[in-house]
Amino acid sequence: MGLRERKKEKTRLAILDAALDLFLEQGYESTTVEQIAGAVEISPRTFFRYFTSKDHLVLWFHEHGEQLMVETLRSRPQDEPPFTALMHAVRAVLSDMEDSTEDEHQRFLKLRRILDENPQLIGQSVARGAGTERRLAELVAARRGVDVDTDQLSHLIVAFAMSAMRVGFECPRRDGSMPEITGRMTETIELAERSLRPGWDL
Amino acid sequence: MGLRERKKEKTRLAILDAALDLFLEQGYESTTVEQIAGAVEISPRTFFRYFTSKDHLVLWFHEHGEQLMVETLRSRPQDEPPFTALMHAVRAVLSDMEDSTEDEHQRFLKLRRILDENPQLIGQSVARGAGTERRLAELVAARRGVDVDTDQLSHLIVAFAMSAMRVGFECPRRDGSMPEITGRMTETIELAERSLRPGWDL
DNA sequence: ATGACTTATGGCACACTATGACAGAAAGGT
DNA sequence: ACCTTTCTGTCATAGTGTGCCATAAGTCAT
Repeated sequence: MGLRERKKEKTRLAILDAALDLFLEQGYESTTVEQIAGAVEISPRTFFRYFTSKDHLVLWFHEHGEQLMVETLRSRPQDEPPFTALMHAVRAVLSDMEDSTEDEHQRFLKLRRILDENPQLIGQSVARGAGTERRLAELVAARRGVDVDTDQLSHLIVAFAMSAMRVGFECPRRDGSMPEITGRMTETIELAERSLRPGWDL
Repeated sequence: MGLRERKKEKTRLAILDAALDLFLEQGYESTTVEQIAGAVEISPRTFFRYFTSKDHLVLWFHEHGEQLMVETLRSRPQDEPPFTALMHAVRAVLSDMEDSTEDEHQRFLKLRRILDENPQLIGQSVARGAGTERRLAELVAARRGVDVDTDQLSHLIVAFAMSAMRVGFECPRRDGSMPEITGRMTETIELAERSLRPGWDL
């Protein structure tokens, strides 16, 4: 990796960390892009070259997770029931979180506190992820051999899976360390699986 | 109702209709508040007194529906299982739609086409409705006699119910008349009810 | 009707997010 | 050193959204 790319990544993380801290200090809404840019000594214009919007700062995580879910779903055996496959995809996101560095964990914990204080941001992630959900529904419909445009169950399967993931993510109990949180998210996933009638997603 | 209030309601609907038509003609993003205000001959400043934001134009419907859900959930017998009560609340929203005027139906159909072309707006409604979902979760937790801050199932029940409603709302098959659509939404609700294990929400 | 009171409106200034265009700085390869 | 590619800052601009104040319109007395 060249100096250029290393510097870029460093700047990206500097922006992210400065922003997360400012959001925690003075709130998401009352923090301006100008302040964030000032804190890392770049111009506001440059900020928008690293993050397409202010939202993007807190949504990069969901974006990454959703992408990972699509990839995992694609790689699961085609004869696996769709909801089961989706739950594996959710678990893949969890594993990815557990395997990341300590710095990433800290960012994640900060992020959770910010999302906790700004619930509308969680919805924003749904807004951003509309395309991803559509793609997941297409993959599920393909597995079930139905047309994604007319089959409601395919959409419902994806919607339930994403609900489980979101509830797990918000998971009550805002404080706590990383293993506590992932453990709790696993519980939520299992709870969702237990709640559904066996074979409902065939 | 005085002249003042009647005039206000008339202006409100004029703005709404002009906006929906402009959105359909030239897209949501490329329509500006200035254009909408111009079409109904009011100042942009006045527009923001009728609708708090541009989003609000397409989200007023969800807002109304969610408020109705909260009210309905409150009025259902306390010993009814929470998910059943929530499904009654969803049906209440459907009935409310069916009972509204022909003009309202037309607005709803236009709105659906706009949301269909701008999926991110559906997510926006989730963002806006974050507070409502929280309130619903509190009501469900109260029914179940648990603490909303620590009980995951209460959140999952609400999330599943809202998922069912959203899937029904987007319901594949974008064309179609009002009774076709509400019929299809009813199907979705029943599908969701069948998918869950009896007694899962106790 | 006239006047007093309340509320709606328009115009103005302003803050913030976001994007396009262009020039100059930094990094890479030769 | 040279040239190319990429990144950065500055400037200009569009669009959303809000506070403030003067004015216009609706409301309600007498």
